[in-house]
Amino acid sequence: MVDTAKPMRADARRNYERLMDQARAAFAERGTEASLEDIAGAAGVGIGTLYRHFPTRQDLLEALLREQFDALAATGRDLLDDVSAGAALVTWVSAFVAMTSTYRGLTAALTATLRDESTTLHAACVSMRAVATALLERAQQAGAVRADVSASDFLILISGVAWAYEHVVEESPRRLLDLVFEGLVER
Amino acid sequence: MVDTAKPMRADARRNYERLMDQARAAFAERGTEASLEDIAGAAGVGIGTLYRHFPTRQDLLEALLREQFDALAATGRDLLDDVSAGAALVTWVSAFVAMTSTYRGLTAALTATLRDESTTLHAACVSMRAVATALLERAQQAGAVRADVSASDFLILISGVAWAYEHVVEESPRRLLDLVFEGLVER
DNA sequence: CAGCATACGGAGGTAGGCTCCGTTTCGACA
DNA sequence: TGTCGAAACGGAGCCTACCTCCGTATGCTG
Repeated sequence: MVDTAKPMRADARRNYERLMDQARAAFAERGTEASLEDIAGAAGVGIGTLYRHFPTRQDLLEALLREQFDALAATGRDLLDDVSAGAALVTWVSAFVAMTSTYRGLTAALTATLRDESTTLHAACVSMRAVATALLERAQQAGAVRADVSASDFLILISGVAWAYEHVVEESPRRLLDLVFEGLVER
Repeated sequence: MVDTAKPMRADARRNYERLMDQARAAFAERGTEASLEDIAGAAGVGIGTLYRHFPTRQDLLEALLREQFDALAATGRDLLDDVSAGAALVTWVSAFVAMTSTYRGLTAALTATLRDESTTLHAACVSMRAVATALLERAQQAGAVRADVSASDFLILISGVAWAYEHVVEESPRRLLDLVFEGLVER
């Protein structure tokens, strides 16, 4: 993470931004497993420079997605005030699924970090889990979601949906999310 | 695939079986990305021998899982005669999720082959898709599943659930599947 | 402008994937 | 039972990507 307390040297700042730009493009095109050596090369820096700025692939992903993570958490907090607790939950899940489809492989990368507290992505995941849990409980209290659904099961389900959505042709996740919330059985 | 029309040489047969045994163990322990060189080494053969028997990782996976794929397709065909079309679908989906959790990473590997007709796993996936579609349509005709659910959406959803289930602690997928079929919203 | 701390970068080592071709083995036939 | 040819073997070699380390370069402060 950029230490805002101490300004970066100009060359370090320039290389950092170049790496971010090229990483964004590479992950968009080839997914989260894009070659770090290719990214460094495209940015015109050495692999050692990439590793100094981003010690792991996940650090790079977290740096790219911090704004989106923060936005998602803020969206979630705002939605806690929504009068319709059920609609609020659906809105947040839609935003979550949209976010995880930013790059192919992102859902798996996020899921992998849930068990590893040392990663920078872990903190982001924990934060999102907290927001999701609060929204779920609120929807349950409002009677919009079944009371017997645990936060764990809920997060597993939407992770699965998010993963599946990465693999479909570009289209709205609306139908998929409708299936998730309304279920498959005829009412 | 083993050419049953022409019997294998004894040494080829022996090495084939050894590779299958070691691959099964390696994939069970480390998932579908286990090192092929490790598998060949554990089998006591050269890497070239592994590649001659199984030109790709997916060929090896398909060889290991053919029996389970065939069993799943047979189960699906049998279930087409089940009086309860809804229960039949649930039973088949349970079996599918159990099968895809044979090895970590299997759901992603299967999903990846859907777009590549040249792979041996593709044929297996197409076959399963056909069975699943038949079971779904039957359940829809019986009024057990919503008529507006396409086979595509259905398969995407259960793939997502299968992927998510790979990442949870060993337990029955029953609660997760209940959520999928009954939905999250309170009835 | 000098000096020191910071940043750089790529060689080198590792691991795993994959091919190719010299060597070995199996099995059919005489 | 021995020979011979086709089938099978196997590992060196090349490639890619990861990652570290240390000699070199640069920025910025005094």
